[in-house]
Amino acid sequence: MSEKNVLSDFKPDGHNHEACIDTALATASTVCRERGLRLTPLRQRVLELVWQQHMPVGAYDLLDALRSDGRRADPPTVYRALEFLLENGFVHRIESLNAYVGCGEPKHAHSAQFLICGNCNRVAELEDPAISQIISEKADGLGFRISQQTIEVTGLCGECREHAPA
Amino acid sequence: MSEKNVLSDFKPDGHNHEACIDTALATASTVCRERGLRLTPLRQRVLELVWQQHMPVGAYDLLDALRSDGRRADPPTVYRALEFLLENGFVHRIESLNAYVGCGEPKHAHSAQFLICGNCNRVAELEDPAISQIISEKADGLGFRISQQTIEVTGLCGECREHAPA
DNA sequence: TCGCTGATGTTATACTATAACAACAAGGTG
DNA sequence: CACCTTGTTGTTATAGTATAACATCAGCGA
Ligand SMILES: [Zn+2]
Ligand SMILES: [Zn+2]
Ligand SMILES: [Zn+2]
Ligand SMILES: [Zn+2]
Repeated sequence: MSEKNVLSDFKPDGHNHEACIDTALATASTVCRERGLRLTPLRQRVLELVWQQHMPVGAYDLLDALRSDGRRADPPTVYRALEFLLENGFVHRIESLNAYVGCGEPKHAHSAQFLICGNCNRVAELEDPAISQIISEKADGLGFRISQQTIEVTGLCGECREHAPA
Repeated sequence: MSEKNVLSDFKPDGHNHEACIDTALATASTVCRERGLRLTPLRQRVLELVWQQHMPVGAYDLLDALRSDGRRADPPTVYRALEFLLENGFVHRIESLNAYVGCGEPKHAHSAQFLICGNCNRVAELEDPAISQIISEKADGLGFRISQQTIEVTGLCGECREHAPA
């Protein structure tokens, strides 16, 4: 099965995660330059912190991390950075967890679907037109005009299925 | 188009909403009797309050309403009632709003999809197997075992589209 | 240099949810 | 009836998430 619709699959332990972070930061830098956005040191650092792992991270965890940097930080500091990163597609918010995760494809706006492992907390991001379209069709049938889709699926990733069979 | 998959469509102003509330309470009563659950006065009242309108209501709004009843109430009062109602399928939680809405079909467990009007705040509840299934298929293709789907679509309902064209 | 704009600093507060233990009510058992 | 068990509710305190409002600062162009 083609994985063209998977923006970010579940990443195995031991993959080259430094490369994930570097790519995310480089892409953000490029996109900001192209769009005339200011990727300030604070915003870049928050983005880097969000990308520390392939799992959603809470705003107050980010706050603690900023403070560990030695930086003075309070809630608006992190929420404003997140607002910028969300608006410009560098991170997504996971509504069901009140948490934030790096976007695997920030170069174009998209409607994503998330698979969230309840055991290891890792997240996969899909951008599957078939899912979006069938929802759009059903909404159209009711006269509803969609502006945003929130699709978050909880369960067990393949790796956790094997190690924690039910 | 058949509406078999619509558990609760957008309700027009002026419909017989007393009947909606009465039906919801009667159904809850029946289901609780069948299952040996205790629909206490508090739980019944919270369910009735959730059903006051066809839109999601926040826990603290319910709390205020309980206090307006003259009842002494604190957060655990309403959260415990909501926990009971959620566990037994009488209400759903809308993650993207931190709010709760009455379920249109509590007699059997189901995975619902919600359409939420950003203008009038009314909600429609779907139970569309085609949506659930395509998500399940995609998840299967990645080795993911689903335990729960959160599908919340924001936009404009038909009525609001007409009155607030964009 | 001045003044504008956007970003960040800072303080305070609002909103959402749960932990922990006490009191109470209903139903079964002796 | 006295007693116990279980589940529900009362009560106090606190945890967790997010934003309002105003001050300050840095960069940039007039
Ligand atoms: Zn990685
Ligand atoms: Zn996992
Ligand atoms: Zn109604
Ligand atoms: Zn509407």
